[in-house]
Amino acid sequence: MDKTANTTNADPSTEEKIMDAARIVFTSKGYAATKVRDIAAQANINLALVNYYFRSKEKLFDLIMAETMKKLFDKIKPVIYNDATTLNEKISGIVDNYLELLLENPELPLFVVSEMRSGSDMLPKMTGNGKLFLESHFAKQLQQLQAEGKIKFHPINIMMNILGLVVFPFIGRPLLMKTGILKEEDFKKIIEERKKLIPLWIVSIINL
Amino acid sequence: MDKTANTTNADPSTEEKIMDAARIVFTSKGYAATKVRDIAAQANINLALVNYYFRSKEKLFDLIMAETMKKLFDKIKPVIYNDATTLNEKISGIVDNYLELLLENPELPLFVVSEMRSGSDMLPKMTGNGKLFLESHFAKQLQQLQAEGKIKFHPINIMMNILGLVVFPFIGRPLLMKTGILKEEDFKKIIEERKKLIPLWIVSIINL
DNA sequence: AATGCAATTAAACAAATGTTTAAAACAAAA
DNA sequence: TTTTGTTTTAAACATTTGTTTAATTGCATT
Repeated sequence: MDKTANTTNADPSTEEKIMDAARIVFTSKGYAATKVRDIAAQANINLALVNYYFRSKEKLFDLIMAETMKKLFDKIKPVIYNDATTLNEKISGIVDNYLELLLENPELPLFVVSEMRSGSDMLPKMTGNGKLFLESHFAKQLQQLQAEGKIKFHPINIMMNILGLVVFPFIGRPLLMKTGILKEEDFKKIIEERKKLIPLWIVSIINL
Repeated sequence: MDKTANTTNADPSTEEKIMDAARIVFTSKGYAATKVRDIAAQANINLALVNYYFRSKEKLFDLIMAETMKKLFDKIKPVIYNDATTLNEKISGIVDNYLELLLENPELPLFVVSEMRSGSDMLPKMTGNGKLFLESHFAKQLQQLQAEGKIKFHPINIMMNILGLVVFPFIGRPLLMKTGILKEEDFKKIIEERKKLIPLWIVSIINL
């Protein structure tokens, strides 16, 4: 078992082909709706190779999920842990970073949140990430905001609002699309618009 | 086939038992992860009865989905079509009505949005609902807001923000829960708090 | 009580789906 | 070239899962 070195190569190894395919299929359809044969087809490889390289559908899924969560947390970690920036700067940073990431991977929010539903126990990794957030400089700044009486509500609301405003368009996109409320061409434009607006809105909410 | 009369009865008919069970299982796990046997078990009836009464898993699912969409649209239709209320009154109405509904059915948003993903073609019914929204008095008021230059961005943003702020806590709940960022006991309290706050926030965003 | 129709059941069936096997193809080393 | 170990393949396998069947039960009407 050599797991041939993962240099950025012209043609990817079979293992990589499978990972790439799994990433696409799992994130777009979810675990239950994904068939191992879908992954094999997407990767253009023989069905048996999936189990040969990854043992089981579930093990492969766990890899993709872990990778995804890491991608999401790594993206804001530097922002929320930076104790040299103001709260407003952090908010802009979070919004910018996430909208950028989500424009490239629009399926991520729905994927994570759907799979979280049926108690797919990655609790250990998850609570770790939770602690990571709660101990951040950003979390402290939010608490201080409340301690100083500058906001009259639970600081978790700020976090909910940032996430809601950033993430909802991507979660609701299929719905807004199919109802005809939002047109394909407009989507990217609207998101770019929101990149500047959301930080303004959040600040305005804080200073209400 | 008698479909015995649906009076609000002491013990529900088998058909109702199946519908109730299907509603619970489908909305909590999604179509792909739901097994017909799960529904039978939840309803405490024989497996074959599901097909006896509803022909197929898919037909049963379509009923639940249609019912759910109707529930969601019926809830705001009277609000957004009322041409005797101000925009602010409508915003409060939408927020109040939805948060109330979602407190009773927290799984609805994630359910609808997940199933919308893999192009589960209920396009006809959907585009109907879309038109229903676009022709509403509420939509007109939003457009007017832009026409008068009172907002400098696409009015769809207002709709996205309302939905995002209202719906996201329910979509993100599993995530916020498992990370330990949000505690079970706090959830309802926070939502109640948001019932007053969100309308204020939206107005403040409009008047920015 | 007897008849007929609807409701229910246990079992079987067929298709789908995750996993394994055994042989073939391939590549590197001797 | 032969040998050895790895990768790939087609096929089979076992389980899950949606659906159907055929028999039984229950109930209302005669």
